[in-house]
Amino acid sequence: MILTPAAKKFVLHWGEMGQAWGINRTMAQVHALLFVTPEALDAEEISKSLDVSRSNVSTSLRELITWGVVRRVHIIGDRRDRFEALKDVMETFRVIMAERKRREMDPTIALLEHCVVEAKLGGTSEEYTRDQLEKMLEFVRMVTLWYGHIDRLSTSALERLFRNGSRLVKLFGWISPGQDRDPATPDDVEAVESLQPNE
Amino acid sequence: MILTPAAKKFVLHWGEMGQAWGINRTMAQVHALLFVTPEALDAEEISKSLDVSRSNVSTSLRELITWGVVRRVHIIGDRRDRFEALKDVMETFRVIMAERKRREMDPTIALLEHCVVEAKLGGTSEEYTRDQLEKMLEFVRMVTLWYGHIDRLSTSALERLFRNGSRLVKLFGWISPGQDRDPATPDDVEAVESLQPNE
DNA sequence: TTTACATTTCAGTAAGGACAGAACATATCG
DNA sequence: CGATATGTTCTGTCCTTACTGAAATGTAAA
Repeated sequence: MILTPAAKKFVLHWGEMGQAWGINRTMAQVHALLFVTPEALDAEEISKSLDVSRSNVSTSLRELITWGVVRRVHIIGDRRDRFEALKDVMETFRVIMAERKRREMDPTIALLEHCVVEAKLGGTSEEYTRDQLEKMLEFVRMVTLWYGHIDRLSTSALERLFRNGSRLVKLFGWISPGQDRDPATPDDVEAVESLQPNE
Repeated sequence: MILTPAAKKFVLHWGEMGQAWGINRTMAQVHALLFVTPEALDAEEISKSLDVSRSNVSTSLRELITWGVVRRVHIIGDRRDRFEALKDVMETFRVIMAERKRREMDPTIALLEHCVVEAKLGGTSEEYTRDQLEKMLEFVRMVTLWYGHIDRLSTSALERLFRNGSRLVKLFGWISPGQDRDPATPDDVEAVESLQPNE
């Protein structure tokens, strides 16, 4: 079980990336390894490939399975558990988004709601703070709501959305709401009609 | 300089959130504090409020300024530097996105390009790995390109985009490209015409 | 220029998290 | 029932990073 140079570089980089996003390095490396490997690997192989302890691999795998980006697979006639990553990038992305929403956005909304209520008790002295907290709350709610809609889209629909950034600009990019430009000019309709898979 | 309970809770939570996103706790706390405080604060006040050392505050402020979410302000007749955060949430969000793109997406694209080239040298044995890396690269490129478009939008336009998630579903949510549903049915046009600030 | 105040940098320390190895648990087969 | 293989959990250690306090640097008034 020796990694090719390309795989090795990717695994290392993914580990760094993980850290920048608050994810344990080994965990990110295990994920990267499984992502680029055609067959499901057992813990021993992962341990050897990344040169980390079995226990560390075990913990990382548990976490990755909890996140939903890795799953356990069994091969008949082999007692060992094997593991494989979600192989579809967009799907992986979605799963991670869903999990982060659940873990971070939802509790943040709850906390902000609490803080806003509490800040109201303070009267005028806390007015500014309350306003800011309310704005933040509104923003997080807005993003969460948006996410809720986007999450309903199929992978292919999501891809269309991503590939049509320029159309989004046309659709939403008039200067000031209702003042500068009509939202439904022929241009916009054309933009919708010409939705294409490429930029 | 004593924090209200609401501000305190927010600051602490923001610190935790920061960690989950790979941001130093103190740094996130300083940002949270400045965000909910009406006036610009000097380093001493921040240090006292958060109960961390002056030097730690200094470092955190430097970082926050580098990120572009905090700026130095001067008050005539006072030698002390004071600091205030961007007060607009959406603007703050944009600045952070831009910085993360620069720091993480761009280098990731560069690395993936390199890896793909290298994996091609491996011939058929690395075929699968190369495919996966290519898919990942394509995804990151797609998101980056999309971001590039979205970033051109004004704050108000961005807000419209976020508040119209359901329209996006209508616009992009047909099942399979070109097969299941025409992209520009009357429904879609209506969806564009009725863009509204609220869900 | 000196003094007082502010800020930054730096070196050592402390805290937290990652990690290895051992112990434990479970399961399969002789 | 051992014996062997596999998987998990736990404990202590190590490493990284955050952090402090002190020293150095900078700056503005006296």
